[in-house]
Amino acid sequence: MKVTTIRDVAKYANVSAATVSRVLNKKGYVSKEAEEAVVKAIEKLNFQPNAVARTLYSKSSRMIGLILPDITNPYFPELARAIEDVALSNGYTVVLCNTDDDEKKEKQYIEALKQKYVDGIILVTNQLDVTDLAPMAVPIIALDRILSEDIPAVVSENENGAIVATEHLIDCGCKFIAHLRGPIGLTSAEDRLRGFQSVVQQKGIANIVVNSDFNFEKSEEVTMQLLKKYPTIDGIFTSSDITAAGAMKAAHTLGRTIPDNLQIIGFDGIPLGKMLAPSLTTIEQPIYEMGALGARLLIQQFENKTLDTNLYKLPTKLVVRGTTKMRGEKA
Amino acid sequence: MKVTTIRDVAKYANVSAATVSRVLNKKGYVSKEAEEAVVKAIEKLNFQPNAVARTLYSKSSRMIGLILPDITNPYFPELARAIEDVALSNGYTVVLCNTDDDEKKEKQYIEALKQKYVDGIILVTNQLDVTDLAPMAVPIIALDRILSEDIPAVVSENENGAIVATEHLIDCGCKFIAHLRGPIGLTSAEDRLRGFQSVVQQKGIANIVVNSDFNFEKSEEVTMQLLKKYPTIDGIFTSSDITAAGAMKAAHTLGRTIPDNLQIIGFDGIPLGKMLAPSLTTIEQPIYEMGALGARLLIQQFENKTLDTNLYKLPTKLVVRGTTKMRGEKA
DNA sequence: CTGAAAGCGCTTACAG
DNA sequence: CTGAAAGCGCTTACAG
Repeated sequence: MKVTTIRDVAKYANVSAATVSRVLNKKGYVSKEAEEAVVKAIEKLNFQPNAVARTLYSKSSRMIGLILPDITNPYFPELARAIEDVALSNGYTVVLCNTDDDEKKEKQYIEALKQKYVDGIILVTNQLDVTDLAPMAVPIIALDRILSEDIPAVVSENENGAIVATEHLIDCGCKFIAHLRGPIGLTSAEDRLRGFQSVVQQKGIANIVVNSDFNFEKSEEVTMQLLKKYPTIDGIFTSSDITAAGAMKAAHTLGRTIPDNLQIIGFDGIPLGKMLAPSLTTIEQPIYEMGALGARLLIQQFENKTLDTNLYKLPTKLVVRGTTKMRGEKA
Repeated sequence: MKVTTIRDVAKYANVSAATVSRVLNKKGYVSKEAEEAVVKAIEKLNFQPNAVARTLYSKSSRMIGLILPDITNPYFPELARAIEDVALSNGYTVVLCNTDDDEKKEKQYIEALKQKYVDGIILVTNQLDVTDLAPMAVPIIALDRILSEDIPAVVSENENGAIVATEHLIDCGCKFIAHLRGPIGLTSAEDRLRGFQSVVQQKGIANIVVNSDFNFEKSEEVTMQLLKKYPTIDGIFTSSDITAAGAMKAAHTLGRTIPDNLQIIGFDGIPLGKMLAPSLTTIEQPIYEMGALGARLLIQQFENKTLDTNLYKLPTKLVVRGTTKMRGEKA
């Protein structure tokens, strides 16, 4: 289990460790001969520089911390994947941290990551006190949810997406629309609610708002109650695709046919939507792009490039599929 | 950005760095007075020991590498979550690595992880040459897919689960059963196929096997062809729940009602199954337990405990829901 | 019980 | 162009 070190290479190549280090980092002057000898020695001894030693000196671990509520929530895997792809192609590695939106876990992880000299953190949370982040010294990017004006954030056009969704239901003939809103206090959920309300109010459409917490079971139950109590509801805009799946399940149980008798539009654009029958009309967020952009912005900060702005709002897109009546750009 | 070090603490407490280190690690003798002084100093200076320096000396980073094909595949998030939970509660942190089953990426990651002194690796792959792993020095656990006899693996009872699935379809009255098999060469897919074949052959049931690669779109297409060509197929056993969703979609498009006209059973037990309408009858793997066990076994190896065996096979469970006709233990 | 010293494996001013 | 030295922040034999 003896690992070869830079000194072994130096000895083999008849130079000093400093010289080996210089060729390793392509930094500083090294003569052709020395370089060749070192390269040969590295190959011969199958030398791999020790990343930890480098980190100790450089204070950069080339690791990114990814802190999110729960990777099991189908919105996050794609985000994580995007981040990891960008990280990999830039020589970074990502540490996965699930918090269940528990502030204690969030803080614990941030401490642990700092101790490990992560170069930066990508954070999906809403309840973290910004004061804890300020003295962090390590760059942070907020994803999906805005934390504060000081922290760069990548989100999607939640309010506008909600407007488009609501107008789509109206265009499809809905007269009484329910909105299953997401968790209270979550900026993205609030924005979607605001978008919904602005349209129904402006157009004078009968409507009702209930909470479903982005949760399948809860959404199924809530929809059940809702449709029993207000049988004339003919359109539902849910704040997530998971929620939409719950609503569809309830409608199915109650024998309401979709989209003839009840139309539904979701929000997110996760793969689930395509797998439902009928497939789900939804407002698609550019999830992968959001993750990739977040990672790129973080890496830009490592390189001390200043960002253009602290708020990146990516456009959403209406994807019409089978749960609403109108034909759209996608099947 | 001046971080306080062990020497700052030592100076403040009027002791040596060695003494501080001893109280930090609760190791070696320290007088009551010294200990108190150090504890006070640590608090006062808000000292956090530098994990990287510790790692350099101890050669243990308290990190676990998790190498898997694609976190975007809904089977993996739950596995990853379980691993992270166990890691967290044992003071470990997990590095996420997506490989797309690309051998080059796998090797690249393994090298990178070694350089970072990860304590161990949890690996979901089938194509990796074991010879590359042998000289690793770091403990490995294979998950979901068996790699070799030398590497401890945690899998589920794939063959038995497939037997139960097939028998269930027969019990429900199916006379002509199709099996949408998973990728060729994947041990778990092969085992499921074997289980299917043993039952249909033994019971003399008409059957057909086609490949669907655990892929939704491919499954939908394949099922479409299949049902058109063999309209008398009345049962489908798919090798994954995603595949089942594809089959259901095709059936829906063709106007075949489930379960009256066509029965379907999946494999995996991912949350998707509950969201489909009708909800999917499936063979549930204990995904979370598999991940948790894998992580626990890995940590056991760090502590130099030898494992009881190199193959942990966890039981699967038939969960009867709405895509087959028989009433089961779950709704 | 405690401190000085050496070392984990690398990097980078500093002299030459 | 190159090497000796100091240092990144910790830990642990070794003396005392």
